[in-house]
Amino acid sequence: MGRVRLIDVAELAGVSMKTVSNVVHDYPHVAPALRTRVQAAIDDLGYRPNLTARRLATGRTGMIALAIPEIDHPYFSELSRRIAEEATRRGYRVLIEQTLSDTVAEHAVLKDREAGLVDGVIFHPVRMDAIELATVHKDTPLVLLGEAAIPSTTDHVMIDNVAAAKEAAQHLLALGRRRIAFLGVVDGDITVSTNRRLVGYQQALVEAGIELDPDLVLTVRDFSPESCADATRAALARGLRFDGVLCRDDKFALGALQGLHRSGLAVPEDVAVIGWDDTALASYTLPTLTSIAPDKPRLAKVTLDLLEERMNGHQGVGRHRLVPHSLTFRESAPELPR
Amino acid sequence: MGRVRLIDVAELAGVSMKTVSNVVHDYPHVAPALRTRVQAAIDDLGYRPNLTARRLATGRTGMIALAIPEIDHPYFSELSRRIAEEATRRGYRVLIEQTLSDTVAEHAVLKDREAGLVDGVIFHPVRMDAIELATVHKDTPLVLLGEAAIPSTTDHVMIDNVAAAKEAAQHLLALGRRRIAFLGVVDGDITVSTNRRLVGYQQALVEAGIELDPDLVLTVRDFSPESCADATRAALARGLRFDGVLCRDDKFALGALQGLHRSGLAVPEDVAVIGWDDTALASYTLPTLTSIAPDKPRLAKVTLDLLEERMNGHQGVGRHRLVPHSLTFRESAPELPR
DNA sequence: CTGAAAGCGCTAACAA
DNA sequence: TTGTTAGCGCTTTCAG
Repeated sequence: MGRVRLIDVAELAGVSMKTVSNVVHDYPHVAPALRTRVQAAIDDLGYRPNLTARRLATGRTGMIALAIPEIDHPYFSELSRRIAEEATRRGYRVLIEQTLSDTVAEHAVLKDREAGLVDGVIFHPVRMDAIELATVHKDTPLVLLGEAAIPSTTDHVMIDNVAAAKEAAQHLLALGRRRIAFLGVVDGDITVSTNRRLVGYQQALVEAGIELDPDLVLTVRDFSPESCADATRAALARGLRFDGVLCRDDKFALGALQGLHRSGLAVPEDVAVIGWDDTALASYTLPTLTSIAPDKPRLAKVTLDLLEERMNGHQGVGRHRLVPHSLTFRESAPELPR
Repeated sequence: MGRVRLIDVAELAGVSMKTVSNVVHDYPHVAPALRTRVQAAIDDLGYRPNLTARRLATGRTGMIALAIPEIDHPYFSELSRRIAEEATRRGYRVLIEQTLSDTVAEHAVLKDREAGLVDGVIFHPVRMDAIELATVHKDTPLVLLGEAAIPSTTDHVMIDNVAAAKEAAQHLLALGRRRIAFLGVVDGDITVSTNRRLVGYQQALVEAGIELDPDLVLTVRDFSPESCADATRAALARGLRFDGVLCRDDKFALGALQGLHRSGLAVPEDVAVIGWDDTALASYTLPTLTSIAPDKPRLAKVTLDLLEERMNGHQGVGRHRLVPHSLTFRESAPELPR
């Protein structure tokens, strides 16, 4: 424990606590002589201010909580990094909270866990919906991420999933593909995100005058690449044919690549593949993966902007921000020649 | 802000603060009548204890800091998850700190950043060495991870890198490979970890009576898979031949897989590949990747054990723990038939 | 420009 | 079993 306190420094330097505090905070109007004397005492004793005490006194903690489903999901770990960097830049520290998509854990995030611990919360819900979120009494500034819940009372940031999915599907169409699959819907657990993406996918097909084939929407056991590989092979094995796949995210796309390869199909020659999130994974694969790229730095910036305004007292209804996205072209669904 | 305080509840319920505190903490000896009355007041006012104040009073923060090079590196994000889970189980919350392998940031971790903020620190250094670490005055319990620095004064947890590298190389030998490369040494930036792994690799070869060929230790530009792919292709292009590669970590191995594939070589037929860290990446690749697997859950457990003992007042010299590792067999270097 | 003292909200020793 | 009260270490008016 930092045994040495402000008052110890004050006594050694023969000044009051206030003066020491002034020196610690680089308050300009301190007599140079005093300043050096105090500084010497500080160094001498190895004094470091107790942050907890400072917090109690100021009411500010300088920390924000980031609650995400999984720390080690590539998208969330990359997003966390961006948010942590942006927060650091603004003088905040980030407390990362893992909900594991658990309903209880998600409620806990908004309940007493953070009281007086952080100045604000960034929360990417999976289970809680808008209604639940709206009814929780929240006394800490909050910004929501993702598509799961968009209560009108709360600030919220996301990308336009419908538009992004549509653009991706249109790119596959532009590559001349006509039988385009969607991978996938997790059995018995369709999330809002998946749903939005599916809508965009269907819009693109319909607008292109292609009849929807429900069989082309593949179902998978769970969120693992393995189950996506299995689903892909099984679909192929039962005679389903397609020449393009839009995947729910990059992990699903990796599964698709594995499944296609093991079924003897070539990517992108036989089947073009598009992933989602543009995580580092996309450059690690063979072939490399074309992927929908949310603008993560911008996402981090906009989120922190909103949160900081709230922390500075901004009141009013929830604000809703759409962050840009793009398509990062790689080998699995190359850019059109132009 | 949680405007309502303990004393507000006490007044409303017509009891003392102590009684309210007892109820909040589920202290058993409280008259049932009082308990319900107090609980009603708590619910009524929506009281939530201010954690910062509690901390100041108790001197315990219930938080530990985890300082790692990069949040979004697969190994560290997986390790973070394990540590966060283990910590949660023990009633701690984890503050994740990203150093980006920066010397200044690493020093900051041990300096004033954490004072009075966390009860303990878990730190995976990259730049700081044992000498530097030993000279920093640390007044917060600390456990070190990794191979970079092993000061005798501080608790420390790692796996036996030399032994692990040796076993991996021996597996390649058992597969009948004789020209085994090591990928790779980052140009101008050899880390201690890389060094230990290289030693183990060499020991295995020497013990097998194979002459060391310095050319087989490949140099790469940086830590990216891309540069590893390039290095692999370049080596092959200049006529270097090998039938096995031991990689510094899984990301390097992905680069090797890419480079080999693009050079027209088959894995594992032409070249067997082994990665390191056994991250999720290893099951995502084509072929899937055999990888050295540190026992991450155990690593988390042992680390928290040591840290908790320190936080509970354990004094004494640094303790040094070796955590088990194994080889997870996948396609890139299959298990021996038996 | 510097000092004195009143909190910040909660805990825990000590009383009752 | 419940109440009183003195801190925890720092910040911050308000005087001087």
